[in-house]
Amino acid sequence: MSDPSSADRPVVTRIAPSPTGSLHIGNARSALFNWLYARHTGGKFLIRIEDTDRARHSEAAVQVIFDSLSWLGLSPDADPVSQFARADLHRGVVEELLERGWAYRCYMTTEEADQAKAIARAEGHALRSPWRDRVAGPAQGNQPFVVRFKVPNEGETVINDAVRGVVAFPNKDLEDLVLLRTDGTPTYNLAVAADDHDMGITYVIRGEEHLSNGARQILIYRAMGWELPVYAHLPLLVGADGAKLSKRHGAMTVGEFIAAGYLPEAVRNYLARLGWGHGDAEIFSDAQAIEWFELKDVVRSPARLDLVKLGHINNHYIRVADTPRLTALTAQIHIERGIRQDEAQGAALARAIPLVREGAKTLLDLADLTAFVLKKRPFALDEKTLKLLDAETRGRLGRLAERLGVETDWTAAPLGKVLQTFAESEGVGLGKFGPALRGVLSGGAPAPDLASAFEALGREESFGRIADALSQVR
RNA sequence: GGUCCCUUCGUCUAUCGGUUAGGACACUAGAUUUUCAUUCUAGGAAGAGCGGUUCGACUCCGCUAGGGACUGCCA
Repeated sequence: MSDPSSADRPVVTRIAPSPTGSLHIGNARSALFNWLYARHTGGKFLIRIEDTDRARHSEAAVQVIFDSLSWLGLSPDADPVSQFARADLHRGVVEELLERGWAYRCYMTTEEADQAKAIARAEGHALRSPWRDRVAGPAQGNQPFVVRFKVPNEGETVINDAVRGVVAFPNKDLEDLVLLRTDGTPTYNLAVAADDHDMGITYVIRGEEHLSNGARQILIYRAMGWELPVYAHLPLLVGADGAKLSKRHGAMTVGEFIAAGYLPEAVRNYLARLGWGHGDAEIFSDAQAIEWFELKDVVRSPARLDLVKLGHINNHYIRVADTPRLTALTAQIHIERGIRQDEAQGAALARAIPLVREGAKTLLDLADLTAFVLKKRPFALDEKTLKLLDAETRGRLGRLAERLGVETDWTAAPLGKVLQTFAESEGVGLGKFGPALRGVLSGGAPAPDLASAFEALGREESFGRIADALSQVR
């Protein structure tokens, strides 16, 4: 019960994703919590790639993980390590376990093991290989074997979890786990325990699906006489329907969140609120999150991903983001959509963004809302606008253009006033010619209020579009 | 099947034995309005069930129900 604990050592946390092709959003949340806790305590945050499964390994997948973490702004305090590269260390630990009598060679075939499992299950306990108390004889020769951990039959293994409190697992229900495969490669639980210890990890903060692995890993720690880290198992992230996150829930990887047009700071803020909270705080800075983040405030129940709320938070960060940054990001999306911009259009885009950002929940929205400034003159008017451009309205637009011609301050506020006074002088409401003017300026694409549309387009382009329309319809 | 975890508005959460159970997103209604949007105002919306403990339970305990994870020579 009185295991040495690393709670009083300097904090070292880690994120240990396996390179399966992308960084899952659940892993991203785990990474964020580890990062927040390390920053909060002035400790270190490390990255370890769990690539012991060579069959599934790919360099590209590893790179995706680095890119994703980098995009999220979760930079590690040391170079990432590869678990595969540390196989010698793992094997050394197994040697020692073997010597200490905590592990044994098991010569059961897969079929035999399956049978033994079924029997053990029927008897009400987990697998115990007959080889745990047998020594290989001549009959075994160079028969293949795995090395298994000798789990005690009695007692229980207790995790004192920083989030869940005391959780006890009966040892009889923990199987004699494989440490080394027949090909001599280390398995997950062994590698994790050995690496966490070797890397000096003091806080293991990860998803709840690893809670029972915690018991298995503690068994190894104890057998080796190592100081235990503090465990903190985070509530699972589930889809909108409460089921485990999967493809059908939509954007599930960091890459997909990027493509969907979310800002990293918004994703950080949103993810922080999934399974953790600080009073009523909803929108907060990284500095605040770091200052506030305590493991005791981590929630215990699973959290559902709510993209609608993420959209709201993203909208907030779009509102406060620097215009040049948003402009560059939005320009890139337009380019991806096949719309290149010349210098004048780039300037128009930069002018448009502050005027439309309030309605944008994602960068994709921002691209949609600014598409009108990128239209190349002359463009064909949509039918609705054509219909609105009757003789009376055309005359009015002509007079409006004249009126605007003397306006020197080409920004939304004064332009709005001109529009108002012009409507009054014409003795009509803005509703009389507003929709037509909107169509003329936007070409049917979404656009902000007319004064803002004028400002975004710029003086020359605005007059050009009106002139185009008036010459197009006669 | 076994082990373990979880259960407050639709969702994320606050509450840490005494509150009209708070906030945010979403939703509804109204106002504003040159589209969409924005903005403003108002509103509805929750302690899974049953037993305890207690002067008093969302809060502590137990049981039931429901959901989930694990139970690999995957991680």
